[in-house]
Amino acid sequence: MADDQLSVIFGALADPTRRAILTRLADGDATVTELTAPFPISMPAISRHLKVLERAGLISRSRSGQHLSSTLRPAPLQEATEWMERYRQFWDASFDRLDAHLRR
Amino acid sequence: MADDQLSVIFGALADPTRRAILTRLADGDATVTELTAPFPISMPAISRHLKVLERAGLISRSRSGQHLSSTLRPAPLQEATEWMERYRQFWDASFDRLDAHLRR
DNA sequence: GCTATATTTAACCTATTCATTAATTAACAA
DNA sequence: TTGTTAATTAATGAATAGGTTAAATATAGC
Repeated sequence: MADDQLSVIFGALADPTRRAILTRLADGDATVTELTAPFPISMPAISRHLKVLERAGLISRSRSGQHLSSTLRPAPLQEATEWMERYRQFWDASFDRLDAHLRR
Repeated sequence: MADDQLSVIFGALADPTRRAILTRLADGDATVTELTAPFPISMPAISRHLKVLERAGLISRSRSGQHLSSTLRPAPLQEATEWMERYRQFWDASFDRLDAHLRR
């Protein structure tokens, strides 16, 4: 994957396990152990997913004692949405027709 | 990459060349040759990128004579945006504080 | 049919992704 | 210090991504 910010964000979102982790974190912070529990994959695998999410800026992490807690940081989602919003004008079919008309 | 719809869409968007292709297509349909021109990569490489975008439903293609034209199909962007919108409530810091308060 | 243009497919290469298990580090508690 | 729990890092492996060049296919025009 390319290493520009948008590519890193979209790349992080391109995995269903990582999206599920974000969904879980929307409900509140969680430790690595807690995040591993719902999935049929190992803790090291989750640990790597968390690192990908952290690199994308989608989570932050803080240690308290033995526990390493992850917190949702949704700002990059806004950035990604803003990129896509540029195409919102095309979402509406009637706009498409108007646009086609204007091009003529 | 996983093969569920959202993963395919986000995966398609995770490459800067593919995003640039979409941006170009927002300006109007284009052939493979036209889409290849701006990039320092080969036509077969672009052809593969187009296939990825097509699989994600982000473009459709139609042949007219020798030319194979690509058309922007932004509906999947809407789907992707809708997934992210669920987190919009967290985008606003003041909401975050309210939310934190409510959790107490 | 021949030739030129447009595009895809084949064959290949390298790097990255996503998983595993085993070993290591960190923090706590007795 | 010993043992337990939490998490990461190391080593490994299979599959996928993204690029290349060369060959094949499709359409158009003569």
